[in-house]
Amino acid sequence: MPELPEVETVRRGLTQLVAGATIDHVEVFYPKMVTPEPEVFTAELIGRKIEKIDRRGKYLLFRFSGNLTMVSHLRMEGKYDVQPEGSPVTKHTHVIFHLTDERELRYTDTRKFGRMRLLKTGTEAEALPSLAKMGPEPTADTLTLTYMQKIFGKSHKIIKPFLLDQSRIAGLGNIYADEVLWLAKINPLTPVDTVTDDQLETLRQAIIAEIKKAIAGHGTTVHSFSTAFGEAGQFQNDLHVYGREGEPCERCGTEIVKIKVAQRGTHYCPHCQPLPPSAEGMFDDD
DNA sequence: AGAGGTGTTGTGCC
DNA sequence: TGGCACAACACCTC
Repeated sequence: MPELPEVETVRRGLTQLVAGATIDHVEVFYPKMVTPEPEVFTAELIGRKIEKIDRRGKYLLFRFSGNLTMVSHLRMEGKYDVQPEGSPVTKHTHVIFHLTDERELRYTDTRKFGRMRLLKTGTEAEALPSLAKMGPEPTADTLTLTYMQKIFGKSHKIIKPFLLDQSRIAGLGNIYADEVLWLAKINPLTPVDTVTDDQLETLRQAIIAEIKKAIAGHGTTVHSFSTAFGEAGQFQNDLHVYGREGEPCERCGTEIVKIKVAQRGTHYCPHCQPLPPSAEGMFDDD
């Protein structure tokens, strides 16, 4: 579930808690979670200092001394937290980084989807295909209108899955994709090459503002997200359509509907977000 | 109480 | 190649 704002919230929390700390040793309880294999993974980390923690899209990049980076993706339900050494663990704790100061950095993930990968900083890590191909971060400086026009101009894809494609824009997931489409009054089934320049600039500003606001609110807690301090985010209180099917649209009062678009639950207002005339009749949604 | 929904990335297929 | 379906997995709801 963690999208960019949640991952950034985790990054900031972990920076406060463990930047500067040194690894004493590491335990891996679920071998598939780490690359290379646990014997090598754990041996590599002994004695390394966590120099800083970066983020790219939804990936966390732990920078260790000796030019080593751990690329970590939380996928659906991955969590990091920091506890005193020896405090009780749950059955979903899969990796424990024992620090030299009698604390433990723990990775917990009920669905075991998350992955962490140890790579050389600056060469291997940045060359990881998912990182190398990632689109610009959704900030005003990096997500320019010119770039948006370029990627939207020639694709016949529909906009919802387009926004979820990390190689086009980094960091949007299912929740924020629905939210920004509602903010920009664009139907999720709209072919991207039919989006007008005005709509595109509205959408761009919605993406930038929404991500910024969600980071300020420490992310959205649906299901199970929590910050590195174990606290819930606040942004779920600011959602306009996600999880609100059957409720009135805040702008016009029409019932929010939920449909499936490219296998994903998709929430929108049929009145505020009409299909453009050019796309009518192309879809038989049910 | 078993089936289906949940979301993200990587894969495998055509 | 690019676009799409699905696997990876566990938990919750109906």
